[in-house]
Amino acid sequence: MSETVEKLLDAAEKRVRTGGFHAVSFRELATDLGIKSASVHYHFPRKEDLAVAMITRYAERIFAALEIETAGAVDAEDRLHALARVYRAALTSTNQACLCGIMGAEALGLPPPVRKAVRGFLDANVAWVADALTDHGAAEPEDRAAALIAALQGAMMLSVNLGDTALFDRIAEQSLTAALA
Amino acid sequence: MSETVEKLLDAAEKRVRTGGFHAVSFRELATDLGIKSASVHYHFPRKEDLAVAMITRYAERIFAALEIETAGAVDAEDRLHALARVYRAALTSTNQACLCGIMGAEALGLPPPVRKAVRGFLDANVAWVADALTDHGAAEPEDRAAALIAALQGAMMLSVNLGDTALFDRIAEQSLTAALA
DNA sequence: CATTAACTACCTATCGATAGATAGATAAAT
DNA sequence: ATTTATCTATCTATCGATAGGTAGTTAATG
Repeated sequence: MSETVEKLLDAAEKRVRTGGFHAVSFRELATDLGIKSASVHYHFPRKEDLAVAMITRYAERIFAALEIETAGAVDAEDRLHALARVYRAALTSTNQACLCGIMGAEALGLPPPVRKAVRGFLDANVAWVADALTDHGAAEPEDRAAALIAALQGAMMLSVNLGDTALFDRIAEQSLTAALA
Repeated sequence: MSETVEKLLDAAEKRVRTGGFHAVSFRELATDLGIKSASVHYHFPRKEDLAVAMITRYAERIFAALEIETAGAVDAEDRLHALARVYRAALTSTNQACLCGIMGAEALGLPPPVRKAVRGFLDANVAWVADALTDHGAAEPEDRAAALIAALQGAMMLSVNLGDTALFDRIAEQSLTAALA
C-alpha cells in the first residue's frame, strides 16, 4: 500500500470517526494531503471503494492488536480483558468511538458494499468473543458475546457523548464480569 | 404543533434514523411532503433547528411511553423491563435504531446545539435508570445505569446490522439481569 | 360592519458553495 | 513503451440558505 493511500485512509478514518460516512468529501481529503480531489479518485474511484478499504484496514489493525494483547493469555478472562484494552486504545487515542460502531449506526444509509464490510467487522468481533466464551464453558456463548460487543460499542458512544473517557473503563469492567459469570 | 411540522419531523426522523444527520436534506423532506424546500426553511430556519426539534419531540415521546409502561410498576425490575420494552418498540416499529443512538455516533460532527440535545437525551436516560437502581439498593447506580444504556444502545445498533431483531431481546435480558444483580 | 394590520404557510427564483465524478494532459519512474 | 501518480479543467447534481412575493386567515381598530 502506497504512502499516499495510507495517508488518505488515515485522513478518511479520522473524518468518518468524527461525523460519519456522509460527513466526508473527496475535496477535504485532498486538502488534508495537499493534492487535488481528482487524485483521490485515482486511488479510490468511488467513495464506497475508499470506505471498504478503510474498514478492511481498520479490521486488520484491530485484530493485529488483539493478537499482540492476547500474547500469553490462556483463559477467557485474560482474552476478554485484552479486547477491552484494544477497544479502549481505539477510543482514547483520538477520543473517537469505533469506526465500525459509527458506520454501524448509519448502516441503513450506506452503500451495500460498505454496509457489508461493517457487518463483517461486527460479526468477526462477536465470533472472537464467542470463541473465548466457549472455551470458558459459558452458557449461550454467542448471545453473551453479542451482549459484550454491544455494551462495549455503546460504552464508546456514551463516553464520547458524555465527555467522560473513564466511563468506558467502568462500563467495560462490569460487562466483562457479566459475560464471564 | 402544526400538522406540517409534525409531518416534517416524521420524515426527518425516518431519514436520520436511516443514514444520520448528514444524510438528510431539506429538498428530500420537502419532496416527502409535496412542498418546496423553501417552505421547510419557513418552519425550521436552519438544519440544526430541525434536528433539535426532532430530538426534543423524540425525547418527549420516549419518556411518555416510559410513563405508560411503568404504570403500576413498583420495583426496579419492572421499571427496567419497561425501559427495554420502550426501546424495543422504537427498534421494531421501523427496524431502525434509536434516533439519539445514531446521532450520538456522529456526535463530534454535529452542530453544537444538536450535540447538546443528544447528550441531554442520553443523560436523561442514564439518570432515569440510575433512579430505579438507587431504589433497588444497587451499588454504584450511576455506573450500572450507564452500562445498561450502553448495552441497549449497542444492542439496537448490532441488531440492525446483523439483521436480527430478536437479538435485541436476548441482549436486553442479559443486561437487565446484570444491572439488577 | 368594514377596514386595516398582522400573521401563517406556502410559493418562485436564485445564491454561492460543495458534492461525486470524469476526461485528458503531464511528468516521472520502471 | 508502459505504468504510476498527479495535474488542470470541467461536468451535472445537489447542498443549505435567502429574498421577495402571494393567497388566505385572524385580530384589532375605527
